[in-house]
Amino acid sequence: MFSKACEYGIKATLFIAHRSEKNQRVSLKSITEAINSPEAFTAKILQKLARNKIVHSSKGPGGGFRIEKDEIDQITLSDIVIAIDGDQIYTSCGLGMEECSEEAPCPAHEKFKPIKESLRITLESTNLKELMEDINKGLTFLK
Amino acid sequence: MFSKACEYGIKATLFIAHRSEKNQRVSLKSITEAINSPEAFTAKILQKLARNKIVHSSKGPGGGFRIEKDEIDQITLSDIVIAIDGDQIYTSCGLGMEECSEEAPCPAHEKFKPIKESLRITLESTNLKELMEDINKGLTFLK
DNA sequence: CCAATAAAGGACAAAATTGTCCGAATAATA
DNA sequence: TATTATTCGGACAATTTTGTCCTTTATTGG
Repeated sequence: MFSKACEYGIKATLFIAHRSEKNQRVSLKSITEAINSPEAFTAKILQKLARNKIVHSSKGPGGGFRIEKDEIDQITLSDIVIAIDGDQIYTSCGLGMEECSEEAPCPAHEKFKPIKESLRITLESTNLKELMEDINKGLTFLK
Repeated sequence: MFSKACEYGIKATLFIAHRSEKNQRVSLKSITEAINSPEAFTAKILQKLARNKIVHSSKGPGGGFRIEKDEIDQITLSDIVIAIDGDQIYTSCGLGMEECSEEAPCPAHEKFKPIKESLRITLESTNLKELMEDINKGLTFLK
């Protein structure tokens, strides 16, 4: 469904949010340990998220990543996916046709439409806070 | 959503079904022209579909691909996707976690579940025949 | 049997994605 | 100011996916 980059990005963001709520910055290393991801690759993804202002980074000793506390319930899965993979997940044709549109649809267009729509709604309506709560309760896991 | 291989596979199968209904075999070349796909790559995909008995192939002059007429309404999008990409689209974790399960789910597990389920239902309940009908009516397009 | 036609399939090539390495930039602190 | 910790970012490498080429195999018809 998503690229590896996106998967790591979502998990990393969740972990950062989790710690940010306790006013802690997190280092790249602690992120990759928490989510079990390759370090340098994860660094690239975090750079992208930082450029998109989803996470905030600071260099130097004691530095690392964090998310503004009051943004944790504002950031959605959709924000992360779009920052990393772009919006093709919403816009691209299910059968890969360049010119697929309502006027000249691919054979599966109407079949895929409700699925893509419910995916969009789910991603846009799911924020970091609610996902974090289940992590805090030990109901869900990052690795 | 799907791999390129899968996208070509679905379109190729639809085109073959379309012609098979008129009792015509179709050559690789005519398929790639109809669906606008790379010839040799499409050949590999058709080989896979043939090994999975979704299409039937014959060599030599007048040869080509066809689908049994009475199977056109039995073959589903799910059959094609599974033949080409396997069943990971149903089974794999949305966040790429190896050990994601009901007992130890990833943070997005419950969010993705209904989407994956509706995708499964859609793919399993959509057969070639109904998709072909819209192609025949000029309502949908293969390229 | 021979020639022509078409798919099968192995080997290779290109492109995209994923992943690594390492020096530069930046910030804290002693 | 020197040292250390940390992200940034460029260059590269490995892997996977996509795509190509060419020989072999099978089938048909003359």
